[in-house]
Amino acid sequence: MTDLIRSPRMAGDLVRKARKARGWSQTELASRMNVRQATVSKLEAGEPATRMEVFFDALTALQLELVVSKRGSGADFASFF
Amino acid sequence: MTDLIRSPRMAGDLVRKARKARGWSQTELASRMNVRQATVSKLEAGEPATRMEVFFDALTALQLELVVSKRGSGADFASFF
DNA sequence: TTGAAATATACGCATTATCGTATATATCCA
DNA sequence: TGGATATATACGATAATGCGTATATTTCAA
Repeated sequence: MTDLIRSPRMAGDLVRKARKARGWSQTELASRMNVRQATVSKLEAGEPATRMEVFFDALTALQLELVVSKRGSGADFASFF
Repeated sequence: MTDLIRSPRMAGDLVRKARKARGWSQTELASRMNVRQATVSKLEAGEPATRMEVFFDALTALQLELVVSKRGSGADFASFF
């Protein structure tokens, strides 16, 4: 398992996994992001039209960041969740 | 310089840098993403309300992907552009 | 199994992206 | 410096977000 993201769907899965790893409910994460629980729900569902801002606010709340990598570089980073 | 992303603004900068590294115009990238040149322009400008889908379509066209990292993990990957 | 907590949806509203089509600017090279 | 290429903006139309407020549903533990 790697924490590699290539689509809104994968982004949603990652957010959900990280949120649960912290024992937070969607409501808890939503309040830290200053958005509604419903917004977190859609983000995690991988809604493609989600605003980038929402995604990055989630990463910030979860203390995560993204590193760009060449696709297929084989750089398989193991999950830290 | 690291290719680390924490916001729509940084995402836009990254896309622009990667696009230029390939010698593509916004129009060229846009056609590969099936969006308008104006959409690429806004994405690169860091418009926070840009759809996540647009961002990921750009990464795909640019053959890039994202790796999640703990913020401040000091994992400073050098830019490959 | 039951009941609470968590998550998915819903409705009206305001806002804004993106589209299609165009054009004003800005950038860069011959 | 002139011209071509590239990028930023514009306008009306359409569509979908996220908000506030609520409520179905699903999940899970006592």
